[in-house]
Amino acid sequence: MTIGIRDVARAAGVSTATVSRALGRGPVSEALKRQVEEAVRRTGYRPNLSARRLRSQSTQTIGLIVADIRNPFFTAVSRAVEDAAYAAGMRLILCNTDEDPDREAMYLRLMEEERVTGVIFAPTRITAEKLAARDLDVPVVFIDRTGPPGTHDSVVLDNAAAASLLVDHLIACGYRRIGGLFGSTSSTAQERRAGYETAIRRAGLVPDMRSAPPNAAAAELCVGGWLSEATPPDALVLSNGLMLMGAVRAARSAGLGVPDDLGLAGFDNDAWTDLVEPGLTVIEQPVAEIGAQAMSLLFDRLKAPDQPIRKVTLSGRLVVRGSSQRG
Amino acid sequence: MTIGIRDVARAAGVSTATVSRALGRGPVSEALKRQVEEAVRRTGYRPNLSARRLRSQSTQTIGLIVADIRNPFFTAVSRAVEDAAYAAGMRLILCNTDEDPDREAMYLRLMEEERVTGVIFAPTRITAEKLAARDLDVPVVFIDRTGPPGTHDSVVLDNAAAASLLVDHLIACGYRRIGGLFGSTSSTAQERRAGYETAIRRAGLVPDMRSAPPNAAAAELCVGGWLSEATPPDALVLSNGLMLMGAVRAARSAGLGVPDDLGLAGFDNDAWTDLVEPGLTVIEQPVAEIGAQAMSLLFDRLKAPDQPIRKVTLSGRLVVRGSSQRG
DNA sequence: AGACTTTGTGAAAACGTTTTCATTGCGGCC
DNA sequence: GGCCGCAATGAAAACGTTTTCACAAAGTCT
Repeated sequence: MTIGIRDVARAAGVSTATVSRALGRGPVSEALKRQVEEAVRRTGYRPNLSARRLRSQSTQTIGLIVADIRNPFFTAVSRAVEDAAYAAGMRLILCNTDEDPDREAMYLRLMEEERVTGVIFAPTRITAEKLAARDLDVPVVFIDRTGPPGTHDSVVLDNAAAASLLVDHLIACGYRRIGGLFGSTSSTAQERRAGYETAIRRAGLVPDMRSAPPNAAAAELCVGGWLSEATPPDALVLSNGLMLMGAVRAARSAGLGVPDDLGLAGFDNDAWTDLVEPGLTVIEQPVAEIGAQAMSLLFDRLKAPDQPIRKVTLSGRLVVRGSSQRG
Repeated sequence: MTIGIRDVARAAGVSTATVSRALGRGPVSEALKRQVEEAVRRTGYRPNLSARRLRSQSTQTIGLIVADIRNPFFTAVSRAVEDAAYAAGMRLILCNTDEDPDREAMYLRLMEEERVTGVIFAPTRITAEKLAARDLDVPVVFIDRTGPPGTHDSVVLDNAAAASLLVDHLIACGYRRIGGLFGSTSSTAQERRAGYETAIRRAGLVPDMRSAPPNAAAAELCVGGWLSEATPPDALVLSNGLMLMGAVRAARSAGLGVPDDLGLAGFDNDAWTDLVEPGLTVIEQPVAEIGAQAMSLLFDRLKAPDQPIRKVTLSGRLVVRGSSQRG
């Protein structure tokens, strides 16, 4: 038998309405407020959030749906979002889709059923497009990825520019047969691929692009095969930190020396990338800023639902390390 | 104006009771069940989870409170717990305390207010002891860490044995001045320290133990100072994967070669540990098993609340790599 | 001084479900 | 044929809050 607000009211000698007002905001005299607080302490009362949310029609909760919780990029962004959420007095529900459209659909439905105030979401291409057609009854901000232009607020990296930066850098370092391996599930991977391609063509080189699921195992497999072909690349650009790890593994297995036999560069300045020998040249993403901006976009959208769609683009920073510095 | 169960009922020409029964379990004729499902589809009805939970007094939700979401050990365990939860038709709330007792208290209160079915929790020592005295009105299973014996179900590694294993290994490899750096916040770190100490003394060596917050930055700082003292250790045991990373950084900064100038060994077979040169000797934890066992303990506790307290101890596996193999 | 606003409070309605309770129809059993 | 039990259904109560509404007391303005 759990204790409810009526028990507190009885203990304090007031009505339930007064208790509710004393705990939330509402006009209550100082004296009664103290009585109520004392009664809460004595009874060990814990408000029932389900009841509160039902009656107030406000959940004070936002959903964060990320594509891969094992990817340090997403955990870093999550922490930033969490901080911003709690600073605003909101709860956070964190969900992990593993890049699986079915799980995405499931979690989106869950968000609707939870009646969350808003959702921050890193969708696969498939789901981003689906959402462009029929949209949810909850505001959604895309993060790290976008859908068709003008359908959802979003905060993303300038992926094409960043990828071009990497390619230009590799070219400047003397590499010529530069391959690119990109994730198969996200708009972001596509943009990075596009940036790669324009930079390669601009230099008069020939692009060599492949796709794989954006995780270490798949990337390792793909790169392993690639490197054993007749005319293997002399450098590779990888679409994210996990794939970069896979590529390092594949190069080791193949007995290729980095950077001399194979140059490497990629995305995400993960903690391990400067510990391997040689250090990895990467694009560092402003993860904290991404999370904070996403929350900010979401709040603005809640305040002004009919405001035009906004897209915030942040720039990556090139961190040059040994993996691209051919002796 | 959101659509509720009464709209569905009207659309299907039945009562709300029948809709509820058709959606959940309850005796409903096949014909009506189909009518209801059709009406749900037409109206785009989404049940309101707050209302459902309030009325049914059952949240079908478990809380998972981890100490550091950036620690790959915890993300791996989280995934295992998540899988088990969803297999059992339960929702998961994931919280991150950053080893901060205040945040632990806040999240525990939240769990009570959410009326979660159960909690899986990696507590700091402080909170574990506090919980031993006054316990919550929700079943709690400790994970990775324990409190005073007999107060909570728990699933942990055999930390003392694992730490001894590491020390014995380092001794066998010829190291003699073996230091140990352990986390300052958890029972697990204490147990590892104890295992370290007994193994060191058993070998007739002198223990040299220190503590630091269990993260990479703190460990790097501590080890950095340590290595620059008059008689530095010739090998180090680190209490978890993050601290191991800090130690690697410190060794590099100090210009010490691993394993010749400094042997290294630690806990957690994180993805990067075999990519650095030399590879790191570690204890691999059965992360998936830990998560699965925790859910299992929790379910058993829910079924039989008065059953005696259980503690499941799992063994780690020693993975020998170059960092402990002195030439 | 009277007419209004403001402030503090309690009773009761409301939030959207599930569950209880009563009712109906129906098949089987004596 | 009457009675019992069971299955399917609807009306209404219940879950634990917040919010509305009503009202009294106390200012505040003309």
